[in-house]
Amino acid sequence: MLLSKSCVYGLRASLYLAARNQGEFIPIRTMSDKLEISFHFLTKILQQLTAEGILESFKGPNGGVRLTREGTEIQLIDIVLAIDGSQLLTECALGLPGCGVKNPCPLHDKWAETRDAIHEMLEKTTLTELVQKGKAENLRLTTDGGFDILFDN
Amino acid sequence: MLLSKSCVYGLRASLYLAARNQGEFIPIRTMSDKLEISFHFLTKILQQLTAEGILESFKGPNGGVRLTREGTEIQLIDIVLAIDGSQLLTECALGLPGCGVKNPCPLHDKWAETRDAIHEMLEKTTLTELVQKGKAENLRLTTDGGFDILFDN
DNA sequence: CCTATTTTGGATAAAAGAGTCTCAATAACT
DNA sequence: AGTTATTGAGACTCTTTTATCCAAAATAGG
Repeated sequence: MLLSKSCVYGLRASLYLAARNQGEFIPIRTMSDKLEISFHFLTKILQQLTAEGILESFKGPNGGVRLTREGTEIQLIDIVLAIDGSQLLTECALGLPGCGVKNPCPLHDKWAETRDAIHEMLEKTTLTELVQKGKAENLRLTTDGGFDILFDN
Repeated sequence: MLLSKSCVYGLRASLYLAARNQGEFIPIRTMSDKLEISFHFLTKILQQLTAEGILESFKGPNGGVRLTREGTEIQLIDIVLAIDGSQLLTECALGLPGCGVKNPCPLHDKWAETRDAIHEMLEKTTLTELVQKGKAENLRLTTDGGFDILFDN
């Protein structure tokens, strides 16, 4: 798997937040219901994003979480790095420690190229971009929930 | 992680075999020593590759394993599919089941592109290609073992 | 001040991946 | 035939990831 499950959940939740970004705090319970993710598990993941400064939270009634920046200012890579770390973008395809231009494995060059493609994709894609696309074409954010049904209430 | 540890070990072992491909059977113990991989664990992995027809094995003294085809005829993708399956090349980046052209997630298009790049890299790279490169430049197949020191005995 | 709502943080449990161990089966050599 | 070298197969353990649960802290509203 490219991204851990935690990371995927973090991305989906971030897209959710970006999609209804009115500066309001959204309860995690609402998100976990809508996105069909275990509440407790999602809570843990969002705590990481909060710790990394991607989200901010507010306790108590009317509390919840929200993005600290505009969705246009948040790239997928920010969330991936916050949850999965930089392994994916630095690791050797053959698992050799310290593989790099200086002391490469035979696959290094080819893998570095591919890895850069992944990096670039994650770095150039913003939450807002995906939200706009998702809303325009009513794409899915859950097994059977399109953007339209996720935010009505 | 892109590839599982099993898969990485399988790739390293396959490269080892391709590098000394004289049609001889190589004992797994030799490979596990040279490649610094747990013997029992490597055994399991190579059993998978044998079951998938990528290797053939021979029991008893002078036994071991060898590639069933020439290294020029074995692509990295063959080994990845045999060990990790096709998940990497089919799965949705947001983990949604059945994500595809028909019922996509907002990230589908971009991810499909990147995924194809990975696929292509794995599909176009043969064992022999990497072995030649590895031998020519004495690259690493283990933490500190170059191609030159791995095959002398 | 009290209660309800919500995040925080830690403990625990279940599932998957990684790694180890043992014994059986096969084959070569003496 | 017996001994040794090797793969095959299954059980088992350890670690990491995924998931669940519970009590504590914060906050709004009555």
